Amino acid sequence: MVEKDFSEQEHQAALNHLKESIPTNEELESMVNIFKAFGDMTRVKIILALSKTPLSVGEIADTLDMSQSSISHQLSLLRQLNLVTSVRHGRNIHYRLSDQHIITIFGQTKDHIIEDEND
Amino acid sequence: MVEKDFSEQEHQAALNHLKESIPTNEELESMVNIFKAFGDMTRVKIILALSKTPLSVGEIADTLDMSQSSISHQLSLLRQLNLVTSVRHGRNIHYRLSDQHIITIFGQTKDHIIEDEND
DNA sequence: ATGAAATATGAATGAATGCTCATATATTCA
DNA sequence: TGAATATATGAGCATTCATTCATATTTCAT
Repeated sequence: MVEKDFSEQEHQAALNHLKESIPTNEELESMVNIFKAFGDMTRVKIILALSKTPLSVGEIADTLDMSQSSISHQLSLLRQLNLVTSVRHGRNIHYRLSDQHIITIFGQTKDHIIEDEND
Repeated sequence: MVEKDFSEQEHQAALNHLKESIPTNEELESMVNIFKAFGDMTRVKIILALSKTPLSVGEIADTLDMSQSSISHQLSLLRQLNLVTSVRHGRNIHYRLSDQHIITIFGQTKDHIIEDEND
């Protein structure tokens, strides 16, 4: 094929710089890790619960009908990723979302799904 | 504890309706599945590549220095989730992002990370 | 100090997942 | 039709991951 239409030329141009335009693993790692965190039903539910009000580990476990240990493990992961923060209040530890971006991302994703279902 | 300050009252109120406010597994499943898809380095790179221009399987494999088979498997998954669409062009199959929401979500997530690093 | 309550943590286990290899399917071209 | 190219797919394997169980740590109340 010798002749190329306009969009084909654009494609070639994009293709030439494509390899360099892809960020490195290091650059992408934090993003991927956050998405990994969101890619689990339990963690999504924890985040949704925390979007309503700060909660102790036990309150989350009760709300989700799951074991204290399991919730604690997941919270530890979410804390490592700076998705939640914790403050001790007496014997309890209050967890809260560390920033509202998280809920925005969830909302955006919901939008994608809804738009998709309308096709 | 008999007396509660205002925020404590709010907490109790939120706690009462919390269990019912958490969506069911079925309602959350598509969101979780999309995040699972985003939670893998290879798939994120595929999506970022496709955000520049539609690409064939081979072009993606070359760009990411990965096997044809691996990329094809991942594209199959992304297609099942309606994140990409494919059109055959001769012997090639052109993949493209199915909707621009995806990139918005990536951007929002990047924002979260950047905000986070500034603390 | 001691016991009880809340949370954290390490090891073990079963399930999910990503890649590879071999092979199948589809399309073009001679 | 038959060879070559592009893509898809199934099985196998190694790794990752979520939960559980047992136990450690921290704090409060007596």
